[in-house]
Amino acid sequence: MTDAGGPLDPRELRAWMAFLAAGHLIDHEIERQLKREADLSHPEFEVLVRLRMAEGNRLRMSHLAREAMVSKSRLTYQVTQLERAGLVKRTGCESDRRSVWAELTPEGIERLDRVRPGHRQLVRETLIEVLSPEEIDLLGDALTRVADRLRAR
Amino acid sequence: MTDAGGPLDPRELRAWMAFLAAGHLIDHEIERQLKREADLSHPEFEVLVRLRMAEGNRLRMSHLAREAMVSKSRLTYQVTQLERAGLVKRTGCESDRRSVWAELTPEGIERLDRVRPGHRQLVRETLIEVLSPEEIDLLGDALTRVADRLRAR
DNA sequence: AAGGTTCAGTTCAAATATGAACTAACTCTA
DNA sequence: TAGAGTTAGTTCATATTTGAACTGAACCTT
Repeated sequence: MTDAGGPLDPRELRAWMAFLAAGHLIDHEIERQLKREADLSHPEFEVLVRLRMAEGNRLRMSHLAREAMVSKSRLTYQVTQLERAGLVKRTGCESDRRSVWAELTPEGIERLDRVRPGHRQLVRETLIEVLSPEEIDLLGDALTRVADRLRAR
Repeated sequence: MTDAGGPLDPRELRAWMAFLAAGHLIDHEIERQLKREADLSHPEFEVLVRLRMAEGNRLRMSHLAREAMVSKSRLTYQVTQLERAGLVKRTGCESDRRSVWAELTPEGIERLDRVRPGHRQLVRETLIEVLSPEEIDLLGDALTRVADRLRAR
């Protein structure tokens, strides 16, 4: 049994540091690309993507917050900004009057579709093309497990 | 040749989404643990760790910023906060009077040593223990390559 | 149907982050 | 050694994030 609070062994440490570093660095590149090509922040982009994936290009705020992994108040802010920019609109929900739909506008769809090729290209360059197909599969398996565990906590 | 701006194939997408999600979720847990046990934010903790790894528990601001992957102005802010909390102190550098040393105080060392076991434990629980040793090695290799590429850009 | 609880979303003030502009110090070259 | 260019770090104004408190609506339970 390893010492639970003791140092990680070198290989564990290497994996952990690489995970942290790769996360920061990729995020930084993405932030730049989105800003440059569509004047969007990464969180804003995530919101648009989740909405695009949803039925009718809309989701309730609370669902959207879970999907995009942001806090309620942060989402309120983001959606307000996106609404101001004309990319999203809010609609009251008739069946549950506490809820609010956030829905992509046509301009929102257009903006997203415009920036996505560049985004995908960047994800390819920074992550996908640096890995072998086997590594991609294994990384997908491993990190899906990690994420699922955390969501179930 | 795959369409550079087209959708990722399902396995690539899975890897990418898992990478994003795992990053967010782990970061969130870490943020909570550090806050709870030592009243530190993750960026603050990173700063302390980098200093602890350095010769004499000190680094120049610009070096520290690179190590911790934060902007200059962000680091200025973080170090000011840490200084206010008595965990770090600034010292002018005689050999280059533009430079500033950020150095861990004894209390900084103490605070870091106090929170690190819990931090390591959390890294183990959320990442290490969820992976097989082979996965850890492969993840380390793969993401080190990813990070190195980005640093070399 | 009253009372208690939970849930969806917003608001507010305080903390933190961003990026451009700035100061001061170093380096190099002619 | 003057002047141009570079580097280290800070400052400032603005933008974003955080978390706790709040409002209103739905859901129990009796």
